[in-house]
Amino acid sequence: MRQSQLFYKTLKRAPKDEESINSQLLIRAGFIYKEMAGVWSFLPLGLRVLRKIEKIIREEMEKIGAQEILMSVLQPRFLWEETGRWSKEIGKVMYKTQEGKKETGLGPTHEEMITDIVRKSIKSWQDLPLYLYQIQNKFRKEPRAKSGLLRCREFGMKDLYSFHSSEEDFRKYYDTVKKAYFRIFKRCGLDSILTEASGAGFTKEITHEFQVLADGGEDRIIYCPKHHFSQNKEIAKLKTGDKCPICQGVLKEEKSIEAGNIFPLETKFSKQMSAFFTDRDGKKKLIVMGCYGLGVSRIIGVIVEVHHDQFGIIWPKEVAPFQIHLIPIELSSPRVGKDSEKLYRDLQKENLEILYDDRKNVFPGEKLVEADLIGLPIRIVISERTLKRDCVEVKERKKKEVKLVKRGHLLQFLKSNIKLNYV
RNA sequence: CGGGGUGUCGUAUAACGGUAGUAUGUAUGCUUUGGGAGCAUGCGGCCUGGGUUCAACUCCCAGCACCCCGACCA
Repeated sequence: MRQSQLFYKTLKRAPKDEESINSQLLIRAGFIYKEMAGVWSFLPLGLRVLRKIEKIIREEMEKIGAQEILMSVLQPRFLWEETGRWSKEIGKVMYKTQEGKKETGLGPTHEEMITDIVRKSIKSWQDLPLYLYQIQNKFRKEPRAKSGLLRCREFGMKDLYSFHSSEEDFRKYYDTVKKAYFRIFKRCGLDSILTEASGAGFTKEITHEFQVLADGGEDRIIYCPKHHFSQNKEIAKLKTGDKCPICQGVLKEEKSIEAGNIFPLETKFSKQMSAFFTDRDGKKKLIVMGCYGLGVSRIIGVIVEVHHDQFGIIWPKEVAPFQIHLIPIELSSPRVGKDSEKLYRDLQKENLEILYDDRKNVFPGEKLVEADLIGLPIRIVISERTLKRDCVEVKERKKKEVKLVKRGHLLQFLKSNIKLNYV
């Protein structure tokens, strides 16, 4: 992508009302645009990140046998009356609308809808297990939207629902999803801590949250530094200084952000909504369910909260909008212009994603400062100075040192030293 | 939803009961190319409504918006 064509605009200063790190940097770097409190539009750079995260999620969902569907955002009141949630619990935060006598709401979650779909097609134990997920914007009337992408009224979510013929089968899959979630967060550059939390109206048992340590977070967890143990402070019986029940390590309390959560729904919804199957013993039984949420747009905010410095964002390579920022300096020099164009084409042939700062009449300082703000993993500078030595300069955003690399060795260098993901 | 705060060019800010200034941005020209470059000229603004007043961007009231704290958060 030629930067001269990219729709983006950086700001030297963040709007004064933005206090969270993620919103400040994402706005300043031109990734997102604020429509209103808790509602954001994604600009080209931001959307690329969103799509990268969705891609990771789809790959990991596929690995655990989940099939993608897309349910409607508009949901009818009568389904929500079956569970009594139309005006209780999460129904309270639903955006509702009315046409004549017909009432509908924008989906804040989809347990009712998925259970309705599944109960009509699942008849036999042979139809189970079944794993369905979707990636979709959810709507919730948050009493207090805040912290950039961390708490929104409209936000991207991946919600997975699993259906089983037995508790054991469900538990097995619950663990499978846990592992998949760890992989997803890791690929997003996040170290997540499996944390016990309250049943939140779904179950009397504990549920599990995937918490990421961050000062900008609104949750607090009591956790073992080796991650053997972690509890949301809401339910924690242990406290800072106590010993980890597993490894005896000293527990700590820290702020964190909930990036995902998984719930054993058991038969709560299948009971309320009459979702049965016929088991091999010929008896009609309730379907055992689990649901598993992941805040797709929130993850972007979390990544920025965790990966940044005073100059800007530091994208983990797998979610970066582009992998390489190619920056010619002294572009008015015919030699730099010609050689950088060629390098741009050569790198593209390698299926690398390049943001090529082909802007003329832009000073080096401005290009470099913007590059740090946008935060692509690899910066390659080509200039008269480097060309004199038949080199380009390679710098990783997360590192300080700058390496001069012979042009002929560049591809090899990128492959062996940086291990870029080819697209 | 309770409490607090803030609304001035796109962004960040200043001042003032009587002509609204600066920086940045942006446009044009010249000069310039390794950490948001220089000079010149131009563009661009007082959240909305009511009240007080000869006169309101300024004071008062209401509304709206945004931010912060709390409550809430499958």
